[in-house]
Amino acid sequence: MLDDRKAAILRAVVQEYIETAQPVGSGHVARAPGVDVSSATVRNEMAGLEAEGYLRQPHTSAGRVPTEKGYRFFVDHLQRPVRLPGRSAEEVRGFFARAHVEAEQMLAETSRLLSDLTNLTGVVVAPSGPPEAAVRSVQLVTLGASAAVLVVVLSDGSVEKRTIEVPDGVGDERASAASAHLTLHLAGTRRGARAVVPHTGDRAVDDLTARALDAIAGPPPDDPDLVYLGGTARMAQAFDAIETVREVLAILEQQIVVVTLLRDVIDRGLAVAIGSETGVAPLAECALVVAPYEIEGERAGTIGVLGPTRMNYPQALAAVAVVSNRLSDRLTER
Amino acid sequence: MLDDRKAAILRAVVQEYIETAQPVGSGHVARAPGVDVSSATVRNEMAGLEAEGYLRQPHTSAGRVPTEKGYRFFVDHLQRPVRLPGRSAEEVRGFFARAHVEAEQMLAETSRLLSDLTNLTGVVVAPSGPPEAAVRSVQLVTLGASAAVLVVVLSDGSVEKRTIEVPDGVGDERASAASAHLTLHLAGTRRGARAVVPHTGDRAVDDLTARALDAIAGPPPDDPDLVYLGGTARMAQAFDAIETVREVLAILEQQIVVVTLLRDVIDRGLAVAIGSETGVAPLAECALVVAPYEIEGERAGTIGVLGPTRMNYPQALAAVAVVSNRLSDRLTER
DNA sequence: GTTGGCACTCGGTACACTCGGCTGCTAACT
DNA sequence: AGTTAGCAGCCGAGTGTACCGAGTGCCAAC
Repeated sequence: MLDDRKAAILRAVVQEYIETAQPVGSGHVARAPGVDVSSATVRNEMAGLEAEGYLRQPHTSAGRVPTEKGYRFFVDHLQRPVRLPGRSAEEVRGFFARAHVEAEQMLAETSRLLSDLTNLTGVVVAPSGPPEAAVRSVQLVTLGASAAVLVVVLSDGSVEKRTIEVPDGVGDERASAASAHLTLHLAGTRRGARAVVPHTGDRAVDDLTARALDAIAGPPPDDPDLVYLGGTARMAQAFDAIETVREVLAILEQQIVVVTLLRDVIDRGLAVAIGSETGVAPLAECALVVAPYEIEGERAGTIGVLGPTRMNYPQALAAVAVVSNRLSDRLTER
Repeated sequence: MLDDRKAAILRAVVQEYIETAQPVGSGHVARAPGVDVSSATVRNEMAGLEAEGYLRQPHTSAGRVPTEKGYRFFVDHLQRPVRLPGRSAEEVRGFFARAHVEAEQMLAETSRLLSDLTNLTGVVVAPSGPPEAAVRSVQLVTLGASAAVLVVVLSDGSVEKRTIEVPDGVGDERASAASAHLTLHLAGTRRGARAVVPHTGDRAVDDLTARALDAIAGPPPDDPDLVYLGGTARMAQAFDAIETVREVLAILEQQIVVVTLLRDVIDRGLAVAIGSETGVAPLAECALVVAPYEIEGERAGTIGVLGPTRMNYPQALAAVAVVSNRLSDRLTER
């Protein structure tokens, strides 16, 4: 643990570094509010902080820069929660007051909102459909000779679609019969559960329902709408090494990695993952701030922002928290 | 028009510049195959090409670099169509041989395929739903008290969803009645056309159908799945000016701009749009290679690749052409 | 019309040098 | 004992100079 003075010095270093992106020297720290000692004393203390792993020097005779451990301590102990500046709060309010056509679209726009608020990349992971919602309706529509579309409407308003093959010459009547039968027996059951559907008299219809059930139960064809990114372009400003930018963007293109990353961080009970804490090597110079959001009190999905480790943590935390709350409200009220 | 020798020189400059990304001097050009004159002659000719606007010098006493006009001439007259290298052809074949769960997902993966083939950013614009496909089925499912989901299945297997408000207390029976009524009268009509649906006896049902029709006719809530990008990270390597990368990425985040851009280029009958020809200022240093694809002989959507103006045009054209053909086949056969 | 030769231009690199910011240490001070 | 001022030293960034090499334009000769 750090004594008060060391803590104050560490805070000053982190804050200044976040602002200027330049290694910060003892002179600046001594001048910072809350640090009322001379630069010489600061130098002594900084040497200690470096020995303990909170700071490091890019090269001899340069200022100090926070390490991951330094940022971590800052986030955990040195930063006081901050309110979103008025303008931003206004923007959030305005955003959620506006009407949004569809939930999916709202999530996509939310990622852009997060990005605008923080000047970082915004991430929204959609509610994990599977076990949550109950089936509201099932419909089978034939297409051409041997294909059909299976449409499942869930109680949360989402719609799942699956294309399946059907025996040649299944008529509209049989498809409707199967639809009605499926809806009757699946309505109210959870999307994940494998329900038992009794046979009808008609073998062709039973065949159809069986195929439909397989399709529903099958692995959800990893939904392309699972994660929404906003402001990825801002990554290009966050780092001056073009190679870093490329690596980070490459990671962001892999939806599965992003989803797993966010879930993982949330599951570990973290609100902030710094550098290697993300568990993704190319994100060594990035930090992630996340928060879950809820629908009717149940955890639904996750939002977050991704940026360089020297991001403005208080601001990012505030933005993510506010948006998560408003989003939860918005998704619950309907 | 350019005489043969000038053309050969221009070709050599473009080809070398595409390879090396360095201004190319008379010496290199003289050594290029197809140019059998001395470097002095090349110098004279290059001065001419510069005067005519095909080349320019980044600064006095540097080599020459192609201008937009130079690339344009190269694309139009100097490049012979090229086959995709065996490995790539194999990759394309393998890709389309594999099973794909849903059309949307295949399109998303196709954009990645394009990116892999060319080392550029791949773009796929989904079939423009509106006027093309015929309605196959309409279903209205109530959700809670006053909301309902309208699900329209089209003959091409795509599913559109719209959330609408309905009067309180509309029961499942009325919703089903409206669904059946709508399906009956809309089936076979084109998605865009405003059909006339006769009244039923039931006022509540008529009210529902009217609302549903409004929702269908209304502006399609710009579908988030309209455009798929693959390999945007490669943009970060294409340019060394980080600011250019940022601008281009920012453009790519605006789906509408991308869609409009591709449609526009296709509509102008172009296969390649170079720099300002794109009509988008931040893409001044980019070029776009596009091709339409078809479903059952009808133009459906567009694919393309975006990269720096000094991209490998023959390769990009070949890749886009092959993928467009295979994709058309794949989407038609079903 | 083409070519070799030549003078010239200019970006890039290497090097020396300065400047400024920062450190660590020590000695003096409270 | 803890704090501070002062100082010597370090080192990156920036600047000026010299030089090299790639490339050009022009001219005279072929």
